[in-house]
Amino acid sequence: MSDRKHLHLRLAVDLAILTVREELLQVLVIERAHDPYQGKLALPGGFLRDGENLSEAATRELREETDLDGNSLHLEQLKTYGDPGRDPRGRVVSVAYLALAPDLPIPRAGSDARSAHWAPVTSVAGTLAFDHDTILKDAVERARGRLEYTTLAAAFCQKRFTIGELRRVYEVVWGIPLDARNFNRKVLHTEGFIESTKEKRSQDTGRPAELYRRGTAQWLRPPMMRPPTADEKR
Amino acid sequence: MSDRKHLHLRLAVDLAILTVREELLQVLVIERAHDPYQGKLALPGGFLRDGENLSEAATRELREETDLDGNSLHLEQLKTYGDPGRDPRGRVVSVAYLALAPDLPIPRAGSDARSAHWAPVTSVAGTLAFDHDTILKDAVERARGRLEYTTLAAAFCQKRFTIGELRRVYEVVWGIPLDARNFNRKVLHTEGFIESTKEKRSQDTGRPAELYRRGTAQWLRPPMMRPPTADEKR
DNA sequence: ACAAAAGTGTTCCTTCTACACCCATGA
DNA sequence: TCATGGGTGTAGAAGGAACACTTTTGT
Repeated sequence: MSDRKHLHLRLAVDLAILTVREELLQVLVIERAHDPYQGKLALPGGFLRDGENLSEAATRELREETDLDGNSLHLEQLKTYGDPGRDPRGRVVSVAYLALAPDLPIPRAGSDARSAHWAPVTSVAGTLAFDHDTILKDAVERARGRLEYTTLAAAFCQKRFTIGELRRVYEVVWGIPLDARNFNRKVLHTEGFIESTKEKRSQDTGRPAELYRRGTAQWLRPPMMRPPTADEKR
Repeated sequence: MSDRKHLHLRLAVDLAILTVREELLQVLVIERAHDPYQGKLALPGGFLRDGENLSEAATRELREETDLDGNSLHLEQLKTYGDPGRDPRGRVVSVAYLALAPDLPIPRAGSDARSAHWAPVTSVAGTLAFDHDTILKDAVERARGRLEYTTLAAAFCQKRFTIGELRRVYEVVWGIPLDARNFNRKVLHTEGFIESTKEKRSQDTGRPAELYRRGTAQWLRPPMMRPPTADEKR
């Protein structure tokens, strides 16, 4: 029944897994064990299997590359990349997914023995295999936008987190400092963004901070304002 | 070189072409000439061809179904749909594109003799072939969001348009009335949204309105505020 | 003259911005 | 006691929401 006159191809699912780690926006990369691009860094991914839908494939790849189940992080479809020639092995179209993860215990190497590790986005940008530089650029852009309009910044945090940690997420992802007082007010006055637990957490130094958990709100209305990117008037 | 152990499939590109027409949000649908779903309405689309990238395929389909070149409207990738079983002919993954078009001269029938026509979104929702109801729902949601944060409302208008026409785009896509005075102020004070031509346009009745063209700005900052969708507090 | 759509101003309120000090803890 | 990060209030500015009347044309 399959119509032979149309192009047949393979479908890959690639993951841009972002986290905030050591005050930097980092991405999970693997070192490619085989050609093409042997030894180069790339985003984790793999081919779609029979009977699997796209988000199942993304979740499976995620599990294979990290110790995480898809429940403990945010996973959304990013964009699909299908230029002919993007994969030297033949016609491969890739559906990219964006994951926002808390600062994980170091991911184990993937089951296929490729070594997976975190790398700062700025240090791998421009060096990835295939068209993964483009995917990563789009992923970072999407993540930046998500912080403006949604409550997804909390997806970068552990189950319990302080407002300072949440603010650091914004500062690291946007690459700009924010006013702590204004940020606190905004976050606390946005119904459903974060919920107070009664706990506090002490650190090496400084006053212990109150711990919060994610609220139920999905959207930030009005959005979290991001200062103009230096191409703004007035 | 093609690795046979991985799933091979066909890739479709489907188009959700939206316009504002007769005070309604309408979508271009075709009546399917062949099985599966013969006689049912569906979004226009087709299979990816050899050597073609995704946006080329989308532009080609657009040209085949309407008289438009891709230049005179906005075309963006929407989302990719790949559930197994979404197409009874076999494994087909579809990359959906969203187009925002001005009120076009009635589109010609597609070259493959399927009749293409505009239909109000509300009247076809829930009746389309394949998973096109889902695609259309996502397309409308994306379009609604685009109006909030970008200047793309003008993509629904002709080259020259009045502020009233632009406001009607918002009202029709969002399904709510807007205050004309506040809308005028917002639009005129947002640098680069619209540019004044010195022309005016008379209609059957009423005072002639000044004509504008699209400006160069891509983003609306701050965004155009959309009243809460009735699941808001306070 | 009248019907129809365009255009215009002000007040109030909310939210953003900028800014400086005290608090609670560990070393 | 000091170093460190947490937490708080206020005044000014900008933008959003609500609201009614005058202007310009065709008939």
